Amino acid sequence: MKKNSDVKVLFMGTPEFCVPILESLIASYDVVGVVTQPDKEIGRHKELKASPVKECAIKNGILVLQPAKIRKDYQEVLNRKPDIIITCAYGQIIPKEILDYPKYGCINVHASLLPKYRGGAPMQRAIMNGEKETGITIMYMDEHMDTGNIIKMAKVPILDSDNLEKVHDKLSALGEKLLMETLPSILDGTNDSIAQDDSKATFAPVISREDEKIDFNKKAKEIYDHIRALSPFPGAYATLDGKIVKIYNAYVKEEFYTEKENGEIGKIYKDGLGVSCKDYEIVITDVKFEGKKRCLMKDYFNGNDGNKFLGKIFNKD
RNA sequence: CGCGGGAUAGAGCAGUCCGGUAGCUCGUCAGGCUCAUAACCUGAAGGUCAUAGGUUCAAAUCCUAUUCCCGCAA
Repeated sequence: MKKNSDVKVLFMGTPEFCVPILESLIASYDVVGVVTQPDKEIGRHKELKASPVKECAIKNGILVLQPAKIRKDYQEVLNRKPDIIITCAYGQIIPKEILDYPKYGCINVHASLLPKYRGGAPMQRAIMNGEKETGITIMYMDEHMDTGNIIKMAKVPILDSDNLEKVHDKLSALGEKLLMETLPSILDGTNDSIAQDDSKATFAPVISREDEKIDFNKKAKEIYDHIRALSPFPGAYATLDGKIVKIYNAYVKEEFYTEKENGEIGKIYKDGLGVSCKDYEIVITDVKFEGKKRCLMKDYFNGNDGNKFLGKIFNKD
């Protein structure tokens, strides 16, 4: 692709998801700055951790801005004199002062088929709800969250076997591709954009700690969707004997035990723990016990007696 | 120095309290049985017991320090 160094692009984003976009922008345009969330204290020792986008920008020698509140600290962004601003999973609402500045506007790459799943966790919420497809929306930004006019959309299927990681990788690649294909038409003004139908809007709030907990009173398929929507990060969890067990994979088995309580481990399979829920049984196959590494139940049974789990009940303490 | 758990063969674990030949289950490889197999039988390979010191005739095990991993909290 030809380098279009006449166009000054400013990029705003934070997680791994949008790094491919930044890399492609750097390859084809004049990226005059990158805005990302401030370094966060993360992990056990409260070490400052830079966002993936920041690391990518530094590697490419691009100026990085990390305002704590861009609503107030927007002047530096304007000082870069961008012709267009591209955002993707940045994590803060962009103030009007910035939105009005670039002559080609502010473009957002969002990981859902808008107006569905507006908000911070569109991929997770889509999988969690058992959606069969999702996609990428390229849109103009306005002052509200994910409400601006739509420029372009592309769909991808969500397979029954997909987890968050798979969907994330698909959409990350698709977002990069779709943006790079669409950007020329945005710059020369040959694209159309259409308003969203707000009556069809749904919301995808960020995942809270409580959202990560598994409710065994739900149907097996719902629990399966919940587990894969959070796998491998942050991981759905349940408690057993007062300790946290993270669950990364499972499958539905169409067995029904009337005498079992919801959440009770009623059967030990070769590859997992059979747990009763509202309708069928869900077999948990891939876990991480507190203090241990993630491992398949199949492997866990090599060194531990699976029968010790029989009759135990999840979330009972 | 926020709190707690952990590190032993490719994987999952036992052995550590009470120091004395490195074990189990699975996987891998070779052979056998079988119409056949993810089943069964026989055999083999595979370990500086996280790292560095210390105590001891002798350390996976006891003492000290360090590194890395995991859960919580932020």
